[in-house]
Amino acid sequence: MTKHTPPPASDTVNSVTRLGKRLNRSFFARSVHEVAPELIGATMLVDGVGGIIVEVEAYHQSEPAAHSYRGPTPRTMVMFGPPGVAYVYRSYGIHWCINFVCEPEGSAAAVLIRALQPTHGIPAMRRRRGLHDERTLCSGPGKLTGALAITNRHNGLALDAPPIEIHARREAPEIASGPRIGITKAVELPWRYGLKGSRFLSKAFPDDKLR
DNA sequence: CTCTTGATCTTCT
DNA sequence: GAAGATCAAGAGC
Repeated sequence: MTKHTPPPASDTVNSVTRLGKRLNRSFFARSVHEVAPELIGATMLVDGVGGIIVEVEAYHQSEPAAHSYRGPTPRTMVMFGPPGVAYVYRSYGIHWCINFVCEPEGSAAAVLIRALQPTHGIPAMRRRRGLHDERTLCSGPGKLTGALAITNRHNGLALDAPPIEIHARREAPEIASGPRIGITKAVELPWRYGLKGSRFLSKAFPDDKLR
């Protein structure tokens, strides 16, 4: 009965199998500006497949880059409900993107998950995405939903119940921040956060010399 | 390496 | 009709 499953190969983090405690709804029922940077280093799994969150962006109802800015629509409805659920939307008619809904009900805000460092179920992710090196498997909001098979059927699902698991980080990492990517409104707000020096980002941070 | 373009769904003007 | 919280492939340097 002593069946040993070897830990998954990981190149920079060597204790990826030791996850922190599950994050529950109360974690998300706070300001997006607190939650977003705290998600860096957390592990996100869908049906056991996923990795370490290395890049996120905060969006809030009060600023025009947010989908919730103009009030509820069929698409953005879940952001106007209770926190701790997924908001999944179709991007450019092609991709899906996933957000974590935050703040007490009544304030529509969410954190866009932009990149993961793959740790769990890497073969499944490669299969879903075609042949890709580990570095680019989840290095963008539309890429990681492909790798984790996230679609609109995950819209509104609780983040603390199957098939989704979010595990807290065990130590606070160094965080980089800067302007959000791919938007044309409220470009001055530095609400993008990332794991400093990570090779798995969608794009390097301005002041973070990589390589 | 950078730049351009096609793919094509939802919302807004 | 146009724009958009994107990506991959191809051209050019």
